[in-house]
Amino acid sequence: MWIHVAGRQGNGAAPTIPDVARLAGVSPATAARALGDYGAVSKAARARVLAAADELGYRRNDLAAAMITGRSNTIGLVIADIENPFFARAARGVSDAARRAGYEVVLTNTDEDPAAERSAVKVLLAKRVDGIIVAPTSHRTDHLAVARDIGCPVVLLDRRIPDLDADTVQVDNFAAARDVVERLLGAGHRRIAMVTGSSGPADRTATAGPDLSTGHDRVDGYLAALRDAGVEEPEAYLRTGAHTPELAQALMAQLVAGPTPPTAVFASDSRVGLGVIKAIRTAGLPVPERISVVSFDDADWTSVVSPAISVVAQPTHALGERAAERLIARIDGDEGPAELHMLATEFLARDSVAGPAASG
Amino acid sequence: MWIHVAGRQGNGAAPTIPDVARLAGVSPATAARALGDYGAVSKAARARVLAAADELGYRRNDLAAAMITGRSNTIGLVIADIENPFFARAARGVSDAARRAGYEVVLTNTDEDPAAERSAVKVLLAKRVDGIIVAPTSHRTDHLAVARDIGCPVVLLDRRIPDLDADTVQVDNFAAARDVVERLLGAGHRRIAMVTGSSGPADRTATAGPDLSTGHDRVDGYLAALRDAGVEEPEAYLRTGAHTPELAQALMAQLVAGPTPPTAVFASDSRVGLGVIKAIRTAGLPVPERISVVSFDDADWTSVVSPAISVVAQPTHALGERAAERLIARIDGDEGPAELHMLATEFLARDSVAGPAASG
DNA sequence: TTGAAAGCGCTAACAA
DNA sequence: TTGTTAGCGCTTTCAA
Repeated sequence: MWIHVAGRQGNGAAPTIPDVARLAGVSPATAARALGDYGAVSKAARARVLAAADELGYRRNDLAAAMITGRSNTIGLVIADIENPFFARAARGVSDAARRAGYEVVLTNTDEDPAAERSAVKVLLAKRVDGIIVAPTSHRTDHLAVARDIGCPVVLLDRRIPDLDADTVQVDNFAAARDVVERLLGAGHRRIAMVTGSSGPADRTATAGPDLSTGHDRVDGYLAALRDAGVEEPEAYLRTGAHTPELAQALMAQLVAGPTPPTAVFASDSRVGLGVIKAIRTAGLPVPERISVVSFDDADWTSVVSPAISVVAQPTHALGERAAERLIARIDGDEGPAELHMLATEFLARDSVAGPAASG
Repeated sequence: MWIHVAGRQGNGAAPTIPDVARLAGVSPATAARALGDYGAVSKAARARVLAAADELGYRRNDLAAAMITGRSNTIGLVIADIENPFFARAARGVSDAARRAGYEVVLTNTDEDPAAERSAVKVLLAKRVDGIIVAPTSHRTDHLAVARDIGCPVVLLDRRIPDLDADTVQVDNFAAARDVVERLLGAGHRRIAMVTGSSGPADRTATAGPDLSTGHDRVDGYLAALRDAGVEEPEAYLRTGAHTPELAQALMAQLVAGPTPPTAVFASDSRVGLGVIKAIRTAGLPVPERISVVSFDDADWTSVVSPAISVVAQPTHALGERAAERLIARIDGDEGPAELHMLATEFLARDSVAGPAASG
């Protein structure tokens, strides 16, 4: 529905290379070379072409160029939810690195819905993006394999997929989670809860529910630390399925209402942490005197609540940047084996961890 | 750099309409009609074409189609910062409404940099997006006027530009700010501070600095309420230029350290609010006993700090949706005069407002 | 309902 | 250094 308001040149159509060439008195090919900044053009010709283009208000049609070259200078970014601060910041990293390298970013939300993800990838492929970065929502990967097979590189962000041979950028979730629990154990805690949005080990054989590496690795790290410390029934205080802050709050409320409540709790991400804190507030438990709290992700609020919450900070912006850099390397022809990039996390000790209460 | 791994059809090229047509035993035109779902095709032909396409793994080239039709089914979204929760949620609204109508969204960050905004618009125009939604970063609008003049509709999000005749979607910032201050006045406050990232009335004639409607309207609403209440020197407690939470914190720290500190403070957005709260914490002032606090924007943290902060909530997702809907209406040919859509805000009364301290 | 043929605006051999 | 020519993959007249 281009309405083509009369431009400076008086006719109703957008000026094209032949138009510019005509005004500049050169052939379309020369004009194209000057405008596209390729091939060889004399200084004089270039100047006249540029002047003509300016006068006409010429605007190059990237679509036509992309059709020929097979390159759109665009990368697709498929993430679960731009409203999650983690993904927002990662998207920012992708965007910054992409811009730096001359690429644009097309963003798509999936809401953790595998069908939406498949559809998004299809659309991006049809748009001929040069590559795709995806935070996968399930282990079904045919659509990603297809993309890769037709020559559109794929990089995985934040989540691994064992069956897909693709570059992956994430943190060492297992080690980070184990480290958190070891710190809590070191402070004397034995009844350490974990609240997470992912499914637990028991659910992994079930057909339902996503089964993503990030959540699992964190749970596995938690359990490993407990087992290594000789804690009996390590899964006793594990609560899974906290897909929203509200669910996390409900699970945490049950936990603290039990006969032998936990003396420490580990939230698998900042949205879960929000629910956990609300439940603790509602129960009126002082932090860290009665319960210690650690959360994954250094969200805004963790440093303004009192006491400030100790967290595992991810290099979120850098994760996005790295993913974009890997993808661009692939686009530029890197044919090496798939790489797994594990970036370092940092434990930010604030005021929410102490020893268990004497009564604990 | 398409690597064209051998597909099912054995040769190295992506299948095209002629390929599908050949396998289906029809002409390219018929295949195109079946695949593109236009024109008239017999049921039998359509079935054979679809089967052939499926067998070949045909994937339509949207670029080629867009070049012909002049429609890319893509809209451009140009915002200041996707990491700002306000814009993240608004982007989500745009994205949801766009998807619903069959459009994709290309997202660009400007970091409040007018040059980045101009460049972003140029790129989007070259990509032949069907329309652009922008949260403008300055009052210079030639690039937006150009877009509109060549038939690419523009909708403004969150910020008005007086000189640009374009649909605008925002809240009534003036009324919302005035309402906040009236509530504080009603509670008995007279020394009401405002901390904002925007420039103040005195700076508006200066050449430096952005001059955006949203920030201004909030400041003007604040001042109007104070004047109407007969407060002398209404600008005495206004602090501008808080472009980051850190700057906001510093400004607030000065404010509370003064000889006659404010008994209430209004933060112009949630990032400013974060800094304000930190300064109040550092100064050891109890909220709301010694100082009442209200912030614009219902960010996560405002409900988990204690006391919970009263806020002006914007219908952020709806703002994005409305902007997308207006844009799509324009794309679909709506030629009516530019519309200004003001959505309603909601004051969420929580626990951070009380009367001024007896000592105040 | 179908097919043949003419482009969309641009790039890329190839020749001059 | 420049121009000529042939497409990229698709949509869209126009005839059949």
